[in-house]
Amino acid sequence: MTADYDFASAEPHWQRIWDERGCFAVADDDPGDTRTKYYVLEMFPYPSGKIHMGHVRNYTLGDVVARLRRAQGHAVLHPMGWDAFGLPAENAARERGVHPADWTWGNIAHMRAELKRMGLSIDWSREFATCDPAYYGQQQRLFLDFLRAGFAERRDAWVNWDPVDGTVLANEQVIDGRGWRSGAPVEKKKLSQWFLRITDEAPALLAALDGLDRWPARVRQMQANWIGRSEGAEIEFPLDQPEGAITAVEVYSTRPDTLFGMSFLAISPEHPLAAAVAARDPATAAFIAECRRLGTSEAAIEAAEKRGHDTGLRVRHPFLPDASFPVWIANFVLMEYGTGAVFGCPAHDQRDLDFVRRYGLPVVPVVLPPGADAARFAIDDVAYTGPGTIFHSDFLDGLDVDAAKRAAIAALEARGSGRGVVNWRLRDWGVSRQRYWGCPIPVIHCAACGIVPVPVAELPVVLPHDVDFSRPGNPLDLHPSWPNVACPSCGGPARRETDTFDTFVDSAWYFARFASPHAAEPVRRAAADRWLPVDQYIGGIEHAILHLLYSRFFTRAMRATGHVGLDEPFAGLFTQGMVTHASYRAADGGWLYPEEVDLRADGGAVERAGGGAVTVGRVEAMSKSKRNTVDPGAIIARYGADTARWFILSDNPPERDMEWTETGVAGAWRFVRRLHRLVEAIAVLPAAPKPDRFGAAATALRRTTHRSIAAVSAALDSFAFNVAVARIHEFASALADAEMADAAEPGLAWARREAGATVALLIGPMMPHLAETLHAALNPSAGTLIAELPWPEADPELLEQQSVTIAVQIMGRLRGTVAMPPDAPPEAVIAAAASEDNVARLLAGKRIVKRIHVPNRIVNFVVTG
RNA sequence: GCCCAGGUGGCGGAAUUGGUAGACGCGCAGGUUUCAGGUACCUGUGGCCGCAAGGCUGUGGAAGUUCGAGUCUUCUCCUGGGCACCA
Repeated sequence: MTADYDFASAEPHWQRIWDERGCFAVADDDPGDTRTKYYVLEMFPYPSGKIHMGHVRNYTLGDVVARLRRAQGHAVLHPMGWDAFGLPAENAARERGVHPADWTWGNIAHMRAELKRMGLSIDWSREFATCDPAYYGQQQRLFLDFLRAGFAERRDAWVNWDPVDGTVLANEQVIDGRGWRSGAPVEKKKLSQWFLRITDEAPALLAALDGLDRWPARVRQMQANWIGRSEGAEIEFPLDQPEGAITAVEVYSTRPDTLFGMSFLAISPEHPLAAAVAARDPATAAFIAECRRLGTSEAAIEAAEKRGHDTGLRVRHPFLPDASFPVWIANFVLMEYGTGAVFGCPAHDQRDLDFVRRYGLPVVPVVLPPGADAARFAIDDVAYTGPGTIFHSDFLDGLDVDAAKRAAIAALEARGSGRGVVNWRLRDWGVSRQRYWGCPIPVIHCAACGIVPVPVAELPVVLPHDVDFSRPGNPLDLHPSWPNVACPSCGGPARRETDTFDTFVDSAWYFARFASPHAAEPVRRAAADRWLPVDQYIGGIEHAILHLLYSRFFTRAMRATGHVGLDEPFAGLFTQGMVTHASYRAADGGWLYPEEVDLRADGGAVERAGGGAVTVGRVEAMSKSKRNTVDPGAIIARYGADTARWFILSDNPPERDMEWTETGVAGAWRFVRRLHRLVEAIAVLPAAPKPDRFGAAATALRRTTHRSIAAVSAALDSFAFNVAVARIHEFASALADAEMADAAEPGLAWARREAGATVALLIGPMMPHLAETLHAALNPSAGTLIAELPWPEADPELLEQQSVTIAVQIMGRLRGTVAMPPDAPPEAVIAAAASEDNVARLLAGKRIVKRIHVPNRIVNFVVTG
């Protein structure tokens, strides 16, 4: 009888050994290392205070990949760092009087210790935090390069202003008209801001998605939708009477084929023409004010409500010299998209139709659906947007929709009143934030010289430590001395930029910094060339658009400025599911933590303290507000890191949401002990040279061993970690069977030692500590580590089957099975199948019209009568 | 509204990509061990009929292709996610 596996002493022991031996360290650039590189990266954490189960899942998945690739002979880069700037640190400062830096560094220290207890194969010598001047100073340098190369610019722009956080938000950070973090309705404000010109890269970013064949299709789809390419025409509509300096309205349309169906022109309330009319017309001004008051969020709620205001202006039609159309201001026209103006063709656009039904404007159908009667076709309440033949449209008559688009664009271009254009939904990336805890934007504003970049020699621009959070607003702006500097250009008094970068800038290049984390430049080129791209990136689907798109853009800008030599940062992407848990409510409606609840066998639950009634709620993503969280630290203390890792991997496929259950972890812990006991029993067997002869049980075990190698390798290679776990369970059952077999059988002891050594190697990526413990037990004096041993190879001879089970069907229904040698001649297989007892009984009196034989799989008799 | 995923036992999920559906785990039932057990081990476990042999049925639903469909085709229902006055 052996003692239970003592993970509490084994896990720290192996972690120390790995650390002492430097098992996971790699060089930035070592020409002597001829191994193929493999860069595994999990999205780095925000140091919020404690790690949560989502982190545990993320880093477990990455560690399996890293350890597997290392064993398979790759030089593996597997780093860790901290996405350490951000608003929660400032909130902590305002709410609790802790300095953001102290709060952040304290959290990092705590979370680093927690992560280390997981036994991850990380090269900790590469660790950095984005709030360290050593990192953000290099980011400032990158920005100056981008500025020089034209990737960054400052301009006035309508911005999304979050009134609660008191800062600007990128379009990507506005969700349903509300700030992504505060949830407050976003306001429109015009401010001078720094922008990164991501729209210049829109065509390249879209085109390159096709090459990302190791990305999930849906992430590529989401990015493509976000970039939002559309083809159409820009059309100029001259005003009948000029409005001040404005003589025409420019419109973007994807449907120039429907120009003859126009009944009005609509402009956005923010359009310059609207402002010009409002300057002289109070009714127009009132309508614009009302639109602004309703704001984005109200507009979202009342999405169906189309409102308009007739300006009294009229425009001329490019193809109808005698006709003119009214110009309306309409609340559904967005200034941000296209030109901020549309021509309304109500017959073939639902919004336009809703609008004219409200305001009584005409509806002229110009696309005739296939098979419809031109004399009787009419539009009712539903616009027709499908294919068809153009009619009522002069020179476009008879063309189909696509041909008419081309013809209309050609005619517009010929007349000089329009042209074909490609439009993008993607906006430039506003990166200015009115915050303290972020990377200072390294420029200086000089009254005489304008915007002056901080000289590289003066970088980093370091955040001042002595800031005052007692007043609202940006503490940098309020700082008594920090903003005041001499202009680097003229030496006169000047003022620092007090905005800091959006934290998405910090995470848009950190993967490149990991290649040479201590370099005196942003990225050392040789190191970047050695390690980039990231071969396998792993993280949550919530970053499918923002972070991944920004990183792709940054990589292109870094290439253009000579920092890296590639376009795409992430060759492979894996998006993991969330960790969920049932939620519990006490009788008074308050949420309860899982450890406050006792589950009963009938599925009900009671409060552990007092036995009060508990309602078991939905299984949903772990969140503090629902209290359905499980603390990884407590789980690791109770069961060990390997058990937690094993459960996370075994429950379900990693891309899906997994449910954390107490019974599941307990089951994983049971298996850990079972495997430990099985291998301990093997470790006491005498070691002996490989025998010449193996008995039946020994041979069966050896076949299982080598089949397990093949099956587990295939499963791990394809991210089917739950299947790998299942195969190891089967392997363990075979180990238990061998324990019961006749010990005197030739070769059994050797086969069992082989099996034990193999199982230790196979669990290595998933349960690294247990693997080392088993390996050490089997090889007490070897001094080798699983972490340094190569991945096992399956012996092809032992993978060959001596016998295959052939399913026998009659009319496609299973009626029996027969065992045959592999690749037996078809006639022999069919004869054996036909004489199987049950099959023979059912075939009696029937005429066989066809015999189907699929080698090593199936025989099917097609019969009549 | 548009675009993605996904519907398989009581539960999580397997299924060599058209060839024995339900691997493996959880749960449950029966048993063995134990002073005891939130222990360990063994056996069983899709549903219906049957003592059994075996039969029928079964992968959200309907139709189709095929000797054979969880897998392919068409339609349809449901669930989850993303986007959305995008002209």
